[in-house]
Amino acid sequence: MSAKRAQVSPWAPFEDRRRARDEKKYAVLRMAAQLFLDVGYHRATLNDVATRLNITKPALYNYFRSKEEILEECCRLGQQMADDAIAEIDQAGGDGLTKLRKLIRGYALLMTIDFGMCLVRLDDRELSEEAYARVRAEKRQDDMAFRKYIAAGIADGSIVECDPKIAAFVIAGSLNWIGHWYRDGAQYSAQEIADHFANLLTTGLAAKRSRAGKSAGKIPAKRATRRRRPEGN
Amino acid sequence: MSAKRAQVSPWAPFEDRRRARDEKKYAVLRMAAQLFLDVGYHRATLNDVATRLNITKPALYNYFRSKEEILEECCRLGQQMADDAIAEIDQAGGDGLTKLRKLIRGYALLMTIDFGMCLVRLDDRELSEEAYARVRAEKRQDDMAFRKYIAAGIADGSIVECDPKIAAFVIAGSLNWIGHWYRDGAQYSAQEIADHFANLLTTGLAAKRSRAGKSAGKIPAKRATRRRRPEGN
DNA sequence: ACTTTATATGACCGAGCGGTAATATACGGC
DNA sequence: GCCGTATATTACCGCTCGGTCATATAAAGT
Repeated sequence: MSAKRAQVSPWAPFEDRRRARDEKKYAVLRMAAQLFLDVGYHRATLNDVATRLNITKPALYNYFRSKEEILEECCRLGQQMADDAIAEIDQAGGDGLTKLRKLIRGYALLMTIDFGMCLVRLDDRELSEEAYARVRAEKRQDDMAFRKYIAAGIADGSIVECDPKIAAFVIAGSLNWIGHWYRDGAQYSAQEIADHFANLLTTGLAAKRSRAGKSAGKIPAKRATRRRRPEGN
Repeated sequence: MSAKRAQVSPWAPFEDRRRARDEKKYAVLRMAAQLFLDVGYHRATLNDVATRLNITKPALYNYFRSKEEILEECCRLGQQMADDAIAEIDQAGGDGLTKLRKLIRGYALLMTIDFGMCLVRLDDRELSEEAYARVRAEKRQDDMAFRKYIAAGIADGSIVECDPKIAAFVIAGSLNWIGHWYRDGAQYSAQEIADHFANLLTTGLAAKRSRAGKSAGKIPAKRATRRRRPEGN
């Protein structure tokens, strides 16, 4: 097997080494996140995490300084995905409702993966002062994105008059809760959930004068789709 | 001062004694719930709870057998209020939408008080096997109440066609999240929140028959997603 | 006055777990 | 072949915190 490794990257042992390290670090995070979610942060011991990775506890300290740092990294990874989604939506343009729908879909999908769930199911307050402040600030930015799109939608007429703050709480709340009940391989797929939520949460907010007008742009016209038979299920 | 106590209940020392005990027990629960929510279940020590009540830790064991039992009682009290609300709604009658609105308001209000917050912010899994099963069964009943009212509303025409299960997740989710952000004395009062949520969450579900025909989105559009992943990642 | 019962306390135990120290092993660079 | 570095292990420390024991005090019943 040493022959194989040499074959894979004989000219970049340095980079290879660093990449291997990053991969291991990531593997730790994946396993930790899974375990944190599975049994709770406190009940998930570093021994558990290490054992499931076929190593021992002290080995973890080659990659992280503390259990809390692992938690922070898990949150950071989830948060990064949320940030990316928001940045992409901002870049694409469109009216408020369109942006809001995209954000709902993206956020719903995030809530179906481990790192996303970490954001809503693990307790911030386990973090150090600084890490806590950082994570909370980022979460606040997510909330602000919802409010921003809603406010924009009200301004451009794609969303009915309402209090953006409350509306954002309603939407973000129902999305966050996905992280508490979603199970992989259960009745609904992540995509189905994202679609359903985007529909349910915006049909109450969308201005109903769309009929022939501008209507919602890009999103694969749900209004047009006539109930297709949901195969399986 | 001893004269005063004698004055309060000299003829019912027996009952008085028992009531005093219940009051103390309740005081412990209130303080514990507050502390659990404030700093988290694990960081809240029984010493903290006791000290804030001007007693010491072992004294708590006159009223509870364990920390976990205190947690369970907190959940039970919150759950009781939810059950009462549902029972009252069931008794009053009305169409599905009316019942749903009542439940939304009641549940929103529950999420603004400590015992209600305990239901959504404290981790079930700290409980013993039996207590866990009991609490989860009760929570499931709450969820079923949402589905039941939604299904009834669809049947009687007061709510648009949609998947009751998903709709219940949306509504219950956004309500549960109130317990995570509501702060006493902040911008919105509990009543205002309850009203706003009832409006926002039902205007998207209420049949818009007053307008021309049935407008609001037929929800599903379950676009059959390719590849539902049956196995874990 | 004496007993019983409820309630409270100080002192202590012991399990669990995050984190550390000393040490062994594999590997790339020279 | 030799050294430096990264990575891993075994053994162990120490603190926190839930829970218990023996005991004290006060009130109720007789």
